Amino acid sequence: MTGPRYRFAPSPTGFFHVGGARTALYNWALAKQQGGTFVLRIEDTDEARNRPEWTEGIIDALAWLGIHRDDPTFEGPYFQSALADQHVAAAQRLYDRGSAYYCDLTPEQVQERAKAAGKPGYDGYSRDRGLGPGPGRVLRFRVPPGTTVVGDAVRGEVEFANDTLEDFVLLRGNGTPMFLLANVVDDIAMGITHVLRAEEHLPNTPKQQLLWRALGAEPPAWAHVPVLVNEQRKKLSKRRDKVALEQYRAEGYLAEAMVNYLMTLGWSPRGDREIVPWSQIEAEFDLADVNHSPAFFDLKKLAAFNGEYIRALPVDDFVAACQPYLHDDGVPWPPERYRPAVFAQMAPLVQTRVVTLAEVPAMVDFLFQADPVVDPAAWTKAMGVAGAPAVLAETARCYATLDPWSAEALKDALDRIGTAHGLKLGKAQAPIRVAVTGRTVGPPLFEALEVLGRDETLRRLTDAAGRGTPG
RNA sequence: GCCCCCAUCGUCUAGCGGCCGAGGACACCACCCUUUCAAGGUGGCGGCACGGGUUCGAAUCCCGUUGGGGGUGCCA
Repeated sequence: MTGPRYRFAPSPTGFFHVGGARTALYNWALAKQQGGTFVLRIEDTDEARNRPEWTEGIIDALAWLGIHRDDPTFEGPYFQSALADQHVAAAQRLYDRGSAYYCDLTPEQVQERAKAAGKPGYDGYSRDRGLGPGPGRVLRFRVPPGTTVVGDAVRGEVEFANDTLEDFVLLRGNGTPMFLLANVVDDIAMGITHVLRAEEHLPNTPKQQLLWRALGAEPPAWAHVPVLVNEQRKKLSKRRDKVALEQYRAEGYLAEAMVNYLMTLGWSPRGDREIVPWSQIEAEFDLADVNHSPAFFDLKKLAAFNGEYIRALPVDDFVAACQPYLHDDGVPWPPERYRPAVFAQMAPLVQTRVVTLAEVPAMVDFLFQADPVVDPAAWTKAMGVAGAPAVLAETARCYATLDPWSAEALKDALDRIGTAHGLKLGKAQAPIRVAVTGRTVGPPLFEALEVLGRDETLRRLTDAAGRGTPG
């Protein structure tokens, strides 16, 4: 096996974090670019948190991002739990060599000692007590004296004085392995050469590097990319922030837009463009160019990217992408009234007016509803204009015999009627729009009327005229 | 507290000692276009955290201050 081996090692939590998505993408871009391998490993050490369907969710989310398991670059998924024996065996080896020792202090006792000593963390109490294994005893790593230098592809060399690294736990009191150990054993077993992850892992790195060496392996190349933060500049959290990739997907963010946006958080392509195809990102991405400070995950900018991507879609693709949103259970019209041809005609006009696909139904709902849902405020506003009721009535009469029934003719006719009442087209169209669509804003009116048809248009205009003016 | 990381417009960034009187994008504002709303076009607002060095020359290098962030579990 030649070529670098990158890995993405999420723990299954029930949803896919956007920060994880970015990390996965970075790993993927590099693996592809360098003819290497992208290893997916599910870190299911903490059995209580693990559910099988969550793994499917991870694979699904990755596929949506363009990281497909059937791509030759992709390897896995592996499961950390499957290597549990190796974790314990490695711990045993460390113990046999004197690189680890058992300790019978409970977490409470450790805390008490720390408090008494005025220094936080474990104080190495059992280092030389020569304890053997036993129930409730944890196995701790014996951190050697000296300094550990972590070579990081984005930060350079980071030094840690070993005496600031406490003797961390390898095996819990019940004998199960901890993250730090399992993670390293797996990486060694899988021949990982490059560990690229979020910055929150940087403080773990000297410990893991020590473990690699203690286990007789040469540490990988490390890279720690800055975390994504919210408007408060805090790490994105599940509780306060919208972090589930699945949610963005459901709201109609395009995968390409999400991928492009995520890749440009902390990194930028050459030149003054940021909307660039994946092929270019894959070719140009370089860890040396990744920013060192946390990046704000800006919904507004994501939305802007998404709008760009939606508008760039060929109309047919746009129509296809809209389908799930037009046939959803929550659609605001009786499903049997939906007309694909009507939507297809309106599609190009809708395309420039939405930022996410989820906004599409609300743009065209009036075309498929039995009656428009009239917004009272909109009605009052449009009909309150002097001459509006008259324009509405006259337009209804005029449209009854209009020939041909085309957007152009509809517009010209209304323009004439409006002018007769001293109203410019912008004002004159308002009452018609509210009467037919229920709102003051929406896709271009005359095009909508054309596809709605004469009968339905007249029915709605007459209904509205009968409703009278706002009191 | 201790360890580590970081610091260019509100935000994402370009910049890697002279090309910077700091460029682009999002957001915001104005105007144009216009059947509403968008889209599009044009223009505008707005920044090198601060203080010391180094240098002929610093946004770029060094130190300090301040300010942010991450970590500090028998979580991952």
